[in-house]
Amino acid sequence: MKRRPDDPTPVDAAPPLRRLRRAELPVATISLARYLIGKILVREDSSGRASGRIVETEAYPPGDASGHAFRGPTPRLRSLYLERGHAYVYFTYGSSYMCNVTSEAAGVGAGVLLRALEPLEGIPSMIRRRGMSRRLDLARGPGRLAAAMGIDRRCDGVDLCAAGELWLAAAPWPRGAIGRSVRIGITREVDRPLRFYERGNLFVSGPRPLRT
DNA sequence: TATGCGATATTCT
DNA sequence: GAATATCGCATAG
Repeated sequence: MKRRPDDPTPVDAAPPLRRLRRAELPVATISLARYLIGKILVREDSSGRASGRIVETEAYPPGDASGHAFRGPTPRLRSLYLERGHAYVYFTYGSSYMCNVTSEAAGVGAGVLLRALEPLEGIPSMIRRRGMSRRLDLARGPGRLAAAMGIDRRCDGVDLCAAGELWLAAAPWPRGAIGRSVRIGITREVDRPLRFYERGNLFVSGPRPLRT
């Protein structure tokens, strides 16, 4: 299957999905953030399957002052310290869940924030969960992504490389060029270019200059 | 299109 | 009591 990054039309037939094995995931946080662009996030629950293509990520590597684990482990951060390929989900701003993919070795608190998806399957259920139907905005931004996929604290700690309610799949078609920028919405280490996205993809969040 | 602001829950100081 | 890896609405241009 071939597809342009700026094509907003729905994909007719769901592409076959192959689950990613942990061994395929880069260990290093920044490598993983780049690697995940173009891969698929799959959600399966009682309402069926929803999936989306990852088009934007941010790396929060070990020692980064804006990373949650910077001040050491706390109970809430437990899953952030899991072996790579697990979900770290937390709630913030009184309104939004954030979904991260853990990175590095077990015992190291680091991860990759999933910031935006290009919706593929289960779009009606995403619309239902989001309470709006503009396809471009369904999963554009980390809080929206979690809402569209029905991700909440119950997903915290889930193994994304195993069959279950939430998992990762290989890219169904070649991705476009990857862009790189500073991260969005942080107050420390603001100059590190640790945000990655598919260039020109209309489902990427952030101001225009950060999408080209 | 761009910017500003309030809402709201949880965690850590 | 402060801060927060945000969102959606309001208002202005």
